[in-house]
Amino acid sequence: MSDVLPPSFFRRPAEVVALDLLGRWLVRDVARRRRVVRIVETEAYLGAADAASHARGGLRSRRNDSLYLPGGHAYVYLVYGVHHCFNVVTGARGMADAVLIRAGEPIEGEEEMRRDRHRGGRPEPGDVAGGPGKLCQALAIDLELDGAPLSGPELSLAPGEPVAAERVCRGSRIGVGYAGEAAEWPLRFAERDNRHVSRPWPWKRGGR
DNA sequence: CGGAAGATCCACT
DNA sequence: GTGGATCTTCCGA
Repeated sequence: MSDVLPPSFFRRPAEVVALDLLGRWLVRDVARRRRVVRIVETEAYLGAADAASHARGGLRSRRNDSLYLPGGHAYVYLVYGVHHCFNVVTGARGMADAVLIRAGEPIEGEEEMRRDRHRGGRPEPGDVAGGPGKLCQALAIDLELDGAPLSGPELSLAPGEPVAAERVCRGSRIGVGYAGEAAEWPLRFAERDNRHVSRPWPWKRGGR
């Protein structure tokens, strides 16, 4: 019994991994202190065929090079020159499929996570890791972890408890309006009614 | 070589 | 609801 997800977990289609990552634990070690969040929101990106992906049309550069690693590695990049985003690479080497981790809920080390998020006022209860940039701040994830294996001492994924299918919401991805038809692909997954999810669920209208 | 846009977050109106 | 921060990359001239 291992407490780290095996490579085989990641070498599946991004869409499958994105769903299966909900409820799993993202474990980060900073200065020998453990920080853990439970993943509650993800998005799949489908490599060359996906106009929203950094690998669209087979694009490759220094920045996105680690996207082409085999499943089970980290792809970290800087957005808007300001914030980091953390992705789990999936599939086989060279496919450039990945899952963006958009939000998590604190499980362990919440105090340290809040401290690292301090810039700009005190976070609300649901605001420790409720967004891709926030999550990276909370877990002290930056470009140094770009390309790192997800089974290492610094960063790893633990089995946690997968979220049952009926508790998962699915919809289109956030912030990819430039991607044409791909912008509407239903590749965003989140745990229903979880307060840490980064944005109110569109389908929630009418429901409650 | 210059301009534009981006998988975001926060302060301000 | 709107705009600024700030850096990498892409594309057209």
